[in-house]
Amino acid sequence: MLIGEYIHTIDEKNRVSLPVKFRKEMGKKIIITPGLGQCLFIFTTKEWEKVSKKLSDSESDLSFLKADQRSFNRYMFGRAAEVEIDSIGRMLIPEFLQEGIRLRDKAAIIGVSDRVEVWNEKAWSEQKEKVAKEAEQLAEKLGED
Amino acid sequence: MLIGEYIHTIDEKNRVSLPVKFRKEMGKKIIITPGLGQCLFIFTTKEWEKVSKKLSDSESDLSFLKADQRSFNRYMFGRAAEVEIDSIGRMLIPEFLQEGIRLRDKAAIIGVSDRVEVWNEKAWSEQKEKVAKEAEQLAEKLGED
DNA sequence: TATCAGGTGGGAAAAAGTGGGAAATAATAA
DNA sequence: TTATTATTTCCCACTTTTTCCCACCTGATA
Repeated sequence: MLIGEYIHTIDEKNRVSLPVKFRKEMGKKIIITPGLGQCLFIFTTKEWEKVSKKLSDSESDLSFLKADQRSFNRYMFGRAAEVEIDSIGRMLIPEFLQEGIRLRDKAAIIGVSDRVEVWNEKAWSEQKEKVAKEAEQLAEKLGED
Repeated sequence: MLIGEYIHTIDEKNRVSLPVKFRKEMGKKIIITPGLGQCLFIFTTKEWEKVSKKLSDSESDLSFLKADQRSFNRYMFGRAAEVEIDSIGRMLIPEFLQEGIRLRDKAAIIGVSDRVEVWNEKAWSEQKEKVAKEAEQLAEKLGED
């Protein structure tokens, strides 16, 4: 289970340490894709197989119009990158993925159950603030069961 | 059954003693999450499994496609931490969890049946006062009948 | 007063994260 | 094709943070 928040540096060579707590579960090879919201998604190769299968399966109902689905898939697949974790636990984030989320200097690396998200540090703290209130209401709902 | 209130120090290394009375029931590994209200929740790994299952059950196959779900999962998982109790019964509270409840110096550690809560000492005493007044009014109301 | 249990503080060792040089590979120009 | 330059990869070393362990303090108890 991937949980928690870590702030790490992204260096001049586009490298970022994957938090130690995530390394075992993520393995040596990961898939980085543009995320939804101002972030990147990181999947294990296994998770990615599941996700990509679902996305490309035109039978599955993703409540998309066909055209939308196509362009969405283009977006996800076209910009997905397979990345090796180096010998001391860093991943290399392609520049074309950094641009989209204005990644530089400090990255927030978030465990979200079965995927990891990468945020621009500032964007992440704003996201948290924004969501805090409504999340609390949602959580209360969950607690009611 | 977890009951009682303890005031403990949070030291420079972000450590807080888990009251002896709670240790057996909580075990060696715990999950800390933001709570409802100005506090943190501490779950046993077992309790957390239940909670997280609930979350990821509602998480249908491609949950990340839905904005609400995304935000909520981010909030719950991203701000949770798995923590080991050290050899003399202390837990380490990540700074990103302290910030949210302005934890520093003194923490109130409260047993609440099947979970433990951590409060900023001051916030806790205010909370108590508030509840006490409400209880008084409630009692009065009850007496009126 | 001696003893014990629970809680607190801090030094030293280990681990995690960061930066950068050198080798290997790829790209470009002659 | 070869020489030169740029880019990427690999590895080493430094710094900071975390973890582990020991010692001390305080209050309760016999």
